[in-house]
Amino acid sequence: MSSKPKVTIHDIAEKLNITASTVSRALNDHPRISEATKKSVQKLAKSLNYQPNNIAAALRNGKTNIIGIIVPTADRAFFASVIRGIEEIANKLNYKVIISQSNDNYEKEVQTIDALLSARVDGIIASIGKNTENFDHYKRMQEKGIPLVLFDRTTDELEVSQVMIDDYLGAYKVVEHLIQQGARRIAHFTSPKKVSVFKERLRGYVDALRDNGIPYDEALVVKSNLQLEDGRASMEQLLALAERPDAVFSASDYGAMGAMQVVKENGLRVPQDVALAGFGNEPFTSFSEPALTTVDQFSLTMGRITAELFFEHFKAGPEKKLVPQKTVLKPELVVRGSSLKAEALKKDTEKLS
Amino acid sequence: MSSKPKVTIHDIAEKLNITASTVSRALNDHPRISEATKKSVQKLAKSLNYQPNNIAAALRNGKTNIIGIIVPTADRAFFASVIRGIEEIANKLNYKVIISQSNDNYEKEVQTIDALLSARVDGIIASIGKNTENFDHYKRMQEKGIPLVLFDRTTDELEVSQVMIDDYLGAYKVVEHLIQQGARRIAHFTSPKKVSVFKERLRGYVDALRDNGIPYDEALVVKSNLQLEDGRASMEQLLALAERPDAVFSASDYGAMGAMQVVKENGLRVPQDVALAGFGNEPFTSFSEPALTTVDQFSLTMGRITAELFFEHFKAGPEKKLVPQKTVLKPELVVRGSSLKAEALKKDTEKLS
DNA sequence: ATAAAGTGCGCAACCGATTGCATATTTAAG
DNA sequence: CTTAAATATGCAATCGGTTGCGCACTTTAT
Repeated sequence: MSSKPKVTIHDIAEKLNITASTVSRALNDHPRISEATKKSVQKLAKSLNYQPNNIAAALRNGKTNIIGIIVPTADRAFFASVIRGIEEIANKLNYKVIISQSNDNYEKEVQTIDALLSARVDGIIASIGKNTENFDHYKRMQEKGIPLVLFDRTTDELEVSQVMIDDYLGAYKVVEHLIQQGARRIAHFTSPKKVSVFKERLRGYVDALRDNGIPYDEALVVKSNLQLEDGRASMEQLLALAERPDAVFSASDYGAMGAMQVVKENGLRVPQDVALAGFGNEPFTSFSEPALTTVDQFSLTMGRITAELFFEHFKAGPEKKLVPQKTVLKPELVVRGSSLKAEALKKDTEKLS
Repeated sequence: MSSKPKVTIHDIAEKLNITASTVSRALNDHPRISEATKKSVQKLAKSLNYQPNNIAAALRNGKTNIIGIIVPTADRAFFASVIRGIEEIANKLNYKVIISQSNDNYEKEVQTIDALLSARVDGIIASIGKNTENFDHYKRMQEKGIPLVLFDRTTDELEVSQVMIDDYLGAYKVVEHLIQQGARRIAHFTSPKKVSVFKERLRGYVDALRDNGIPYDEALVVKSNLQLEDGRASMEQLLALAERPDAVFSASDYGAMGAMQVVKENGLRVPQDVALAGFGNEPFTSFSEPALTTVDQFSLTMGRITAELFFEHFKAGPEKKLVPQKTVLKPELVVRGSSLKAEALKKDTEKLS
């Protein structure tokens, strides 16, 4: 019932007839404090239900043991999973994390950094918003000596360590796979934004076509926001072409799902008529019919690695300032029914005979 | 390059030949400070790139403007979405949120509360872990006067405000709907845990059957962890019965998806042979074939309401201590193909004729 | 013209833990 | 038995804002 007992080290000190300094040292296991004192302090602390005030310690030490995470949104499977990975590592090192969502809004991203800086976080791990093209707010915090590590949505305009997956390789593998499955007119859904991940996926698509002697057809590359509805619209656009594609590689799983709906609604078969592949390995991809071929980004691992990289820099201190380091994770092609054109066609033939 | 300029109000005061008190007041728009002084202070603050130190203010005020959120896991769609809702409201009121995951682990939940208390969060919003049956750690924080609000996974053992959805009603609606669709042997997947949400869903199932004159058959209630694999196993068990069910209501969407896979693998049709319904409206439920009928929990709304309730109590202060208040949200039945038995059967008949 | 009210700002304590330096008490060394 | 070294603890400043109280000066009312 009593609202606030608020036990401090001074209370403990008083009852034990010693000073707060001694209590502080006893609680921190300082070597110059006798075992007897330590024990009695710790015992009393427990019985008084003493709760250390990290705020006071933080003020004195200039260290809060909190790191800030900025993501476009925390409720997308990919980011949620990365956050989980970061939190796991941070917790092990006795750090807590503050999550902030930018909603892909530039102004909110700027405000968020300000808020985190005022909260005196020890560092920031961020994934840049889609609409961010000016990075001064990040530069400002770097000038203040706050460690920063970027993941997934990164930029080369900042001198900073980053963790990302090899989007180029992932895309290349997908397209190569589609070609092996017999696809020859392969469309691609991409984003108009200047986000590197999408540019890299597009590059992988283009190169895989070229390396396999398939001509690049601009009409087959459709730009959109890559959500479900966009995928539907893009697919409708493609089906209206004189020569419709026999496969689609969408830079997002959502886009691919939209395409799948439209393909089926038009009485076409996946993968026989149109093979499909997405990117991201969202949980729902394994539940569609057929299940969607996609690229796994190892989001949990990415979170862990990002956090480890962060703490590596962090411990090195702002002086020794490690050289920014770019970690590129290899993505994995997850082959499922939606792209297995060859096998599906073969099976169809067998059925007929 | 310079690591830490670290501008404080004292620096500003010095350059302006005034005191820190005045600077502080000027920055906080105190009425007793002249407009002229305010302007010059604000101007210099900006040009010096002054960053207020919330830690210092927090120490003095005993208020950090940070609230802690404890969830079993942040990477499940439901929780991620609730978090997003909470953060949205909190941000508007100039609060930040610290996220901690208990992983449904009792010890970690206890530690987490300790860590949040040491971080001096102004309050905690939590969803209790599956394995938590002792609530002393929550009681301890309540004794310290830290506001607490629970959502979804709640308990009546604590005198605390809570927000949840009407699981009973949701389940009742689902089962009623299945009956209307012609189902008569309706199975139910539930959890062996003593978590209220699952008990409530079971209760809704039982009552809906009773109210519609359908006998309750224990053999049709299968307990498991409700994940995809569990759903598969449970469905296999049901199909092995002499009299197999003609519908399944799973207390989780994952379980329902597993069931759908098994039903189809056995050459049976959804919903004609076995109608299916889940609970939660996970994103993937709209992508299966047929799409899964389920219950929407309005997770984003739940987050917002929980946060609003929290701040209501918070502002009332620890003295006036509002009466704990239980907010129950009405869930919504989301009817999709997997349960439309009547229509599917009718369509089949029409095709034959 | 003088008291009362209003305005603008400084002084100094405070929040709670940390830590360099000083002091007092033992213990070990010579 | 004296001195140096080790041990145990205290003192007081510090981190950076915040705020009650007080002082000086200006404006308004009587």
